Parts: sequence; C-alpha cells; structure tokens
Amino acid sequence: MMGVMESTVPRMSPAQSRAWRALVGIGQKLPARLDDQLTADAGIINFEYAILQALVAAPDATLRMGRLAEAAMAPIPRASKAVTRLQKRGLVEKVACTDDGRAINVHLTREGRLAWLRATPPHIELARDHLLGDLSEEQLDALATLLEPIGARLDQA
Amino acid sequence: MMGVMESTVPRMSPAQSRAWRALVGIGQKLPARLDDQLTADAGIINFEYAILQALVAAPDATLRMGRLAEAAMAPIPRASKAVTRLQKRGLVEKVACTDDGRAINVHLTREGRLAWLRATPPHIELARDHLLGDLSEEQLDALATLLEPIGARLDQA
DNA sequence: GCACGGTAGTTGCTCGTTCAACAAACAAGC
DNA sequence: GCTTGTTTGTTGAACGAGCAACTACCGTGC
Repeated sequence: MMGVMESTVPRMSPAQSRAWRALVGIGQKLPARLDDQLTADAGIINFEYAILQALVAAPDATLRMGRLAEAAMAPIPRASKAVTRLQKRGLVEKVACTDDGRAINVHLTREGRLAWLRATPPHIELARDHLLGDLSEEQLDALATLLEPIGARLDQA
Repeated sequence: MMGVMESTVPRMSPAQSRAWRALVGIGQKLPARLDDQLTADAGIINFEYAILQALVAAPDATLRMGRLAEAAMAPIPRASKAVTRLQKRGLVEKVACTDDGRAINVHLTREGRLAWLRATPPHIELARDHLLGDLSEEQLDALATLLEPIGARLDQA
C-alpha cells in the first residue's frame, strides 16, 4: 500500500532536480550570508541596507515611507518598523510632510550615509569578487538570462 | 565632498550587477513562495517539509534528532523546535532511544506521511512545471553548473 | 565507583517578519 | 460643512530563527 501511494508522487528529471536543489540552496544561504556580512561591517541587516541604499539614491536623500517601501520591495509595515529601528540608531530621521499630514518623509542622516559607506565596499566585494568572481561576462549574462524569468514567475501569485 | 566620497565606492560591471540582482531576487522570493505553497496545501512551512522529506527517505521513517537536523541542513535547536511543533500536530512522534539515553528518535506518523503526500505533488509541480518548466535539459544543466559553485562559496565562512 | 570532559537535546530570550486591526488625514459628494 | 470612503502609516500579537545557557547522559581514566 505504501508502495502504491508513493508511486503516485510526481518526479523530476535528474537535470531538473539538480537545478532545483542548486536554486533552493541559494535561496537558503544567500540571505543569511548577506545579513552576516552587513552585520559584521555596519551593524545592519540586509533589508536595512536596502533602505539606506534607496535613500542614498534618492533626491535630497529623502523618500516618503510608501515610496521607500516600494524601492526596498517590501510591504509598508515592514519598512515602517525598519525605519523606526534605524531612527533609534540615528541612521535616519522621520520628518512630517507639510503637504500631506499622513505622509512621513524619511531622511538619511550623516550617520546613516557613513554606515552605508562603511557597508558598501565589503558588500560589493562579497558579491563581485567572492561569489561571482570567477564567472566570465558570457557566464554572467547566461546566469541572469536563466534566472530572470524564474524571478518573474516567482512574482505572480 | 559627497561626490568625492561616493566615487570611492567600488562598482560592479553591468553584467555582474544584472546577475547579482537576479540572484538576490531569487534569494528573497523563493523561500517565501515555497512557504506559501506548502502552507496552503499542507499547513506546514518549507523547513517542516524538509523534515518530513528526510523522514520519508529514512529507513523505518525514523531518524535521530541530530541526523535529522543534518539531513535538513539546519542547526540542532532549530530541528528540535520544529519537531516539537510537528509532534503537537501529530505528524511526528519522539521515541526515546534505548541504546543512548540522550538520543531521541523522531518517527514519522501516518498523519505525517499523509501530510507529506498531500504537500508533495503541488510542491513538485511548482518547482518543475511553474518555475523550471520552460527550460531545456541543456539550460537546466547550465543553470545548475553556474549556481553550484556559488552555493559552495556561500558555505565557506 | 567516581570524577571528568564531551555529546545530545532542550529551553529562554531577543530579534525580525507577517497580518490584521487601528488611527489619522485627505478627497468627493451632497 | 458633514459624511462617507480611501489612502497613509503605525501598532499589537503570533510565529519562526538564532544563540547562549543549561540539563542529562555517555564514556574514559583513575
């Protein structure tokens, strides 16, 4: 009976399961690794880095909460709490918006920019040199071309 | 001054940053997607599925806690808590080991096997058909060959 | 037999994420 | 100028992960 039941379970081809395993492995280990590097070098986690990054790239180093969440590809509550954390550490400040009483402008402080500057070189180095370092331009393109459609499919419900 | 500071920040080539973005996107979205599918179909999260999977593949559907943690590629405390959760839901049972008083044998119950059977087809379908579906055998091999060294480098401290 | 170091798991605490509920402010229509 | 509905963020509670104690047990050497 057990044998009968298990025989109905669908299977993947060897190539599929190899690719799948590799993919899942990335999904498990990459986020943890990014957090480790950033925590060690700047005392922030990856998502907080994404927030600083978005602010660095923004005009006047300022972004409304909603836009910030959007730029960091996260739901608003998550951004709101992360901003509160960063504010307590002085990396960011919240400024009430005069145009719209509901809105909050998040502004990168000098401390916040310094943290970003401290975090970024090792971050790039990890990505570029350590993880992608030995891939040729063609391999990088091939990798991106293979992954992008998968990423796109992950977005649809 | 700001310009001077920013000019010292290292940069990635276009191909590198494209591949990097794709990779990080996978790392963010894939785990969440797996949890969503498994929660919807069997009321478990991905890590709990990994535990059931390891037990299904084990002789007598039983594994010592430590071996189980190893099979699920997780530290022991994480496995311990997950097993306790699964036990409370009746998917797994803990059996004291007669040989070694410290050890705990984790055994898959009938309920647990049913949950695995319920979860697996949609899980395979998501991986194989929805996410990897349109890749040829050659592309799957290429993807795995590109990702595996990256995964390996993620393991080293 | 006992003391010792090592091993197997558990538990407590902190932290970040999620989701639903909430408050506050805007905007439109009557 | 209210009221109703919508947008913008915040907050509270529940959950899982990580890490450092801690307990309990094994094994070795004396």
